[in-house]
Amino acid sequence: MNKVRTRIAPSPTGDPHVGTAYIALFNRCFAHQHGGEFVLRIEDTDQQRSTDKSEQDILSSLKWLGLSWDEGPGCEGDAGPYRQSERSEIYSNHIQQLLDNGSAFRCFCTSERLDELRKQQMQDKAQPGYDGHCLKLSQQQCESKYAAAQSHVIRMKIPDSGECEFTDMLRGKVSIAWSQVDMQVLIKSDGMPTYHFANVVDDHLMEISHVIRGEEWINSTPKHILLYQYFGWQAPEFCHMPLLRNPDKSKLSKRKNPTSIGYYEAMGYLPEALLNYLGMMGWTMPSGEEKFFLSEMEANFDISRVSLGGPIFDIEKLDWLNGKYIREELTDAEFTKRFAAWAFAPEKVAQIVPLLKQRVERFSDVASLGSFFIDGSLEISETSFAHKAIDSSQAAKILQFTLWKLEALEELGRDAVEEELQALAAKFELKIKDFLFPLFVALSGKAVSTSVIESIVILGIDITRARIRQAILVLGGISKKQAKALEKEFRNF
RNA sequence: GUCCCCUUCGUCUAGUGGCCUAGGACACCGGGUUUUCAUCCCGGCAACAGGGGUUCGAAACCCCUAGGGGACGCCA
Repeated sequence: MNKVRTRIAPSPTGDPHVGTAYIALFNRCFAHQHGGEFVLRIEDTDQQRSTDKSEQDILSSLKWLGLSWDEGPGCEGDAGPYRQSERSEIYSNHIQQLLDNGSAFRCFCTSERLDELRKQQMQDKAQPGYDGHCLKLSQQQCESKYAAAQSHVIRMKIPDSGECEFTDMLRGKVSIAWSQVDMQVLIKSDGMPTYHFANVVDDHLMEISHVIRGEEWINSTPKHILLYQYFGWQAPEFCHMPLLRNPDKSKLSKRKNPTSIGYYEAMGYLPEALLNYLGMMGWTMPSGEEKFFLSEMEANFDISRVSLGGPIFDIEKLDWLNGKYIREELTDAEFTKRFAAWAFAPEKVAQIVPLLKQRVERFSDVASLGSFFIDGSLEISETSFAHKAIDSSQAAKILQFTLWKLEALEELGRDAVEEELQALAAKFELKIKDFLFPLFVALSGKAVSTSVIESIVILGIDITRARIRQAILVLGGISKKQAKALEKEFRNF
């Protein structure tokens, strides 16, 4: 029996997501329970969206949670490099094999043609997918286009009949007809591999024995299995975990819930409590005990105890559990130390002090002026937003537009934030002073406070988002219909 | 629209054919402890989606229906 090796393969294209931590947790537990290894690989093949900052944030969030990896960036093993952008040569060698043995082909279709095709298929209520146009190209045609350096992708061939049957560790046999599977692009026109290709090649080369991933991958598993066959490799075991959900049961998303691990850190949750909470999403200790540490989960782990209904991420229960950890696990001395490290992190204090210093007359003024920097949620009501020039719906709109602008920013820098806010105020045809008013209330709970721009930067996007959301809710919320209209207006702003 | 997956209290779940008048936890409601509040303790509320089978026996196995979710990108 080969060694058990599992992996988590995050894509550094955004905030570190609790779903990533969730899947990482189960992979780590499974590997360690079997005396195996847990690998971390960065899937940064999307050159447009991948950023170094996101990668750093993801790595540090996983570390914060205690989800360290046995092999990966910063912990090199024999199977590196662990960043897909550094493995280009490997992919080009491997795609050549598929081209040579006829299981992949070059496709010169333009994206315009493909869009048109998809539109037509949708209209005909057919399964959308590539129609095999370039498969009909003669070898000569293909070569001349290639020689002319015409932009193209490489796709995999798919059997035209029958079905793919595979065994999921939790669900048993799953079968999907090949007619449902698209001729997946393997290499993009920029030369980078797609997820599907890089993932299979890397999992094989890194000797991953069990692929434990989210349920959203079930439908593409046939493509992956077929790729293993094309290469003549043995496929790993597959296990699809249920997806974490919003309270409305849709897939957990930041539009509806705080999903960033950074948010939970900024809100003062204990990493061990958050991790414990994730461990009880779809899983229970054989003993039924609800409070357990990572080491206990690993020692008692049994993948067959995973239940398949998608669990709703319920902050109330997390709050209870976190409180339990604080009460039962922290001595007064530890509490002091950890609270101080959280609230008075030197880099944070260094940013806050200059703002407070110029406004206080006594140290005793500091707490009331600066408390919003460490508060969780603020006590505000609709009357907090009463203003001579701005009514509730206008305030909600200002808040929503500001949030969208801030979210689009790659980095929340002081100057960038100021620029965005100034521009928005001008578009609203409001004096900056009036425009900023709802933001002051939403972020600090008061109409008068330290610079809102600096405050946004210090609070960070996660807390800023949560407060703006809460404020909009307090102001009566935005209905789905309104949101649609606002989004349209925002785009044309 | 097509395909795939899923379905036990409001929520997280236990349950692998008899131990189930379905257990625990969160939330909620009551009571006790506490100078208040919280903690803590005690109690209460509350679910097998529906319909057919299989079986001596079904929450568990099979089928159908319904509901929910996901996938259908040169994103992962």
